[in-house]
Amino acid sequence: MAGATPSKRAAPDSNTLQPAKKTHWSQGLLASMNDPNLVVESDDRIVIIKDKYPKARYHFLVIPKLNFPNLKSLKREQSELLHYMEDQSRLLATKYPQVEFRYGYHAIPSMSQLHLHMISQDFDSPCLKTKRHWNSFNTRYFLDSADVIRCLEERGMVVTMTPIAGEKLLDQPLKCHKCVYSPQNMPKLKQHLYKHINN
DNA sequence: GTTCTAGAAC
DNA sequence: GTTCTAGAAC
Repeated sequence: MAGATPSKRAAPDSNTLQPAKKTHWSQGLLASMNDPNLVVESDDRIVIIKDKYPKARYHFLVIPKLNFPNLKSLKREQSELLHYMEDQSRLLATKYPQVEFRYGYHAIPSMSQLHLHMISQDFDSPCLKTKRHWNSFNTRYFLDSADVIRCLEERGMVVTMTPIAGEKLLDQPLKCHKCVYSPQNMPKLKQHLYKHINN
């Protein structure tokens, strides 16, 4: 057959560029780590970024450059890294001398990549909307950095909780982190929180 | 993790 | 009738 060459076979249309493969939302921190609009500090070991949806006036994430998916992937040898992450976030906090921060990890994080939350205790933010948001920072679901490090050093691994136990904490009734007030819903809590803020 | 929105709660 | 929460998202 004249002209019938094997190479003539159904080539993909080279004018139709395939859209870049979508990454799952849970991998979003990988993109954020390289977003100049979010990165506030960076060295050879860690990146500190602004949380894309801050749940308080100041809300940063400290992420190691080496890939650790979560707390479970840590061994005793990583305790030094966790110390470093907390130290660097406390150093950043000195830029905000009037601001109270907490430093810690979500027990069952939604996003991959180990990340330390550094969050101001005003919880004044339009992105703070749901009971889950609140409880993730204001129940035992929020693991203080110091406790995580201690566990890693003493037991050689970070012991958190089961997903079921985590869900139970996130579903707890709302309770103010500064007083006994237990609001009926999120709008009432957000209104109440202003009483504890000294501008 | 967020967005969207149905229907529960008020 | 409006406010608010909670579950689906191919």
